[in-house]
Amino acid sequence: MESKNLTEDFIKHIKTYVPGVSLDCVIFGYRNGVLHVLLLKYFDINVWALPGGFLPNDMEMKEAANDVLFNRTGLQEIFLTQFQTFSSLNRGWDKNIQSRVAKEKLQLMWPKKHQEEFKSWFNQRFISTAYLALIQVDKASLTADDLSECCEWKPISELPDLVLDHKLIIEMALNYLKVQINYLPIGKSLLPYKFTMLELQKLYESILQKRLDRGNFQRKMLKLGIFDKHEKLMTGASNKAPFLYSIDEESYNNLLLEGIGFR
Amino acid sequence: MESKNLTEDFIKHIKTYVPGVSLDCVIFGYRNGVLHVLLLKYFDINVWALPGGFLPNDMEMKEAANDVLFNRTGLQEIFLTQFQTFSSLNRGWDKNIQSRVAKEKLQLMWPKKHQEEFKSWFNQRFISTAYLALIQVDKASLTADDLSECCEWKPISELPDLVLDHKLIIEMALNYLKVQINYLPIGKSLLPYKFTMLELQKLYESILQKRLDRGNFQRKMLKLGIFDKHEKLMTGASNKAPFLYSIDEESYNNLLLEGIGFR
DNA sequence: TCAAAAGTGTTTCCAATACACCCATGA
DNA sequence: TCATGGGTGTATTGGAAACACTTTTGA
Repeated sequence: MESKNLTEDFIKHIKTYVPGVSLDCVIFGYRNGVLHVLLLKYFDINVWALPGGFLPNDMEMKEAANDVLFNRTGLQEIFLTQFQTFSSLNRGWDKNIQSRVAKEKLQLMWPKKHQEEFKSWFNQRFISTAYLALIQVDKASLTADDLSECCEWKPISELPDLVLDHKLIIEMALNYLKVQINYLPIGKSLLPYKFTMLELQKLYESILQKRLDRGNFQRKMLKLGIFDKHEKLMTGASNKAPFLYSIDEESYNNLLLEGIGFR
Repeated sequence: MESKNLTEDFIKHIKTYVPGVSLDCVIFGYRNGVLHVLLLKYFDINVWALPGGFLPNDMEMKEAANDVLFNRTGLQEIFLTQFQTFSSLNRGWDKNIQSRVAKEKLQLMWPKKHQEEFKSWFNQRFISTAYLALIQVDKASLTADDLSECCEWKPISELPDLVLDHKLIIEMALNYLKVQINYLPIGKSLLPYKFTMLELQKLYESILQKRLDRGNFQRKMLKLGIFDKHEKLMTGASNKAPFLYSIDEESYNNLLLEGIGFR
């Protein structure tokens, strides 16, 4: 799906994809204290979609998800996990107005001579497995795919109109994140290498959707013994400067097996 | 898949199933203090499989899983949840000896005139979504499907040879059960209506794979406030008779939303 | 010297754990 | 009356939570 002329290329290789199967990636990033999700905007219309793709016949699904992630962000070896499969009869392109408009737009982009292929492919019932990825926003260099005008971070509290059931997929991903918070590499994946304890706390708060006590958070985290302490961060503000910390890979991974145990 | 002559019927309706998509049900039951899983044995050979099926074009996947559950056990309105989707390139019928033998057996059962349909169907790459169900063993009346000789409970510690990646699927289901124990209706679904605290404790122990303290378990459970106390169970043994308890539906459901909080 | 935020201390409460003790049951 | 297992009591420990106090920073 990555050539300049996607449609020709896709149609040429249409037989190399598993029919009726797709995958969607909910890629979370954390910026300005707010959780964001990476979305693509279709050409000319104000309808957005999750990055995703189809499954090549000879490829593992997780590998295909990894490719999507790499093509949109340039990042590799990122935390990525399957979290749910969406197969509802109501998720098709004709089930809501945003999807119908997007489908018409896509169809216009398709070469005249391949309209039949378009129809038979997009009228299939699709079973889509959704993946969750956690990345550091400042490391990603975003690239739209050939169906899309642009690729942007959108705060989870202000989602635009989305195709298909992508809104539901994002909601499910958020819930998964919340429930699994103690078993996912939240801090390591979403924050830059060095960060302050307050930044980490804000991240937890934005996922758990509740306030945490500053003092208790700091003590609890530091007692986990997974942090390396660095220099202070001098912001120029007229208050005590916080220390920067980074996460020690090895002890963090060991701890994740048991669960970090934050409630 | 439930007619007397499955193959004819299935072939007749082959166009009504989503190609390349299947579902498997890991149905857990608890008997004699041991967790069991429901398995089907193919005709004439000692190879077993999870109950499963294909997805009718016009049916929700969960509904299809419900049908599988109903057809094998006669039970309806059972706890049932999707937990993972299996799509590996290595899960096909030709990837291990048990599966190859089972496939040959199935092919022999197929009518001569439909061999081509058999091949094109079973040589597809299948994406299978796995469901977890929890049932009360004594309420189920087991029925084999048309591919199988019998349908039996097998203790999870002594699994027979299984087709495809069904062993992996069961392992993943067990892990899901363990991790999610506080958010699944373990007691309500797996035990009979009335049970003793020791029985409940044994169930938890068999899932968590560790011993729990008798006194603490009893107190902790009763403090949850979800049990109705009934008469004592007179076993005839020469010791104090334990009380029987049942679970109050409403307060149990409320509690599950928060998590029962057993570690 | 002041406000603001970081860092640390203190107190209270409750869950988890370990283990002891008494009670009911039928042989 | 005895062995066996059920039910309950108790002491200890440690984490969670609430909040107070001290320190650092730049205006």
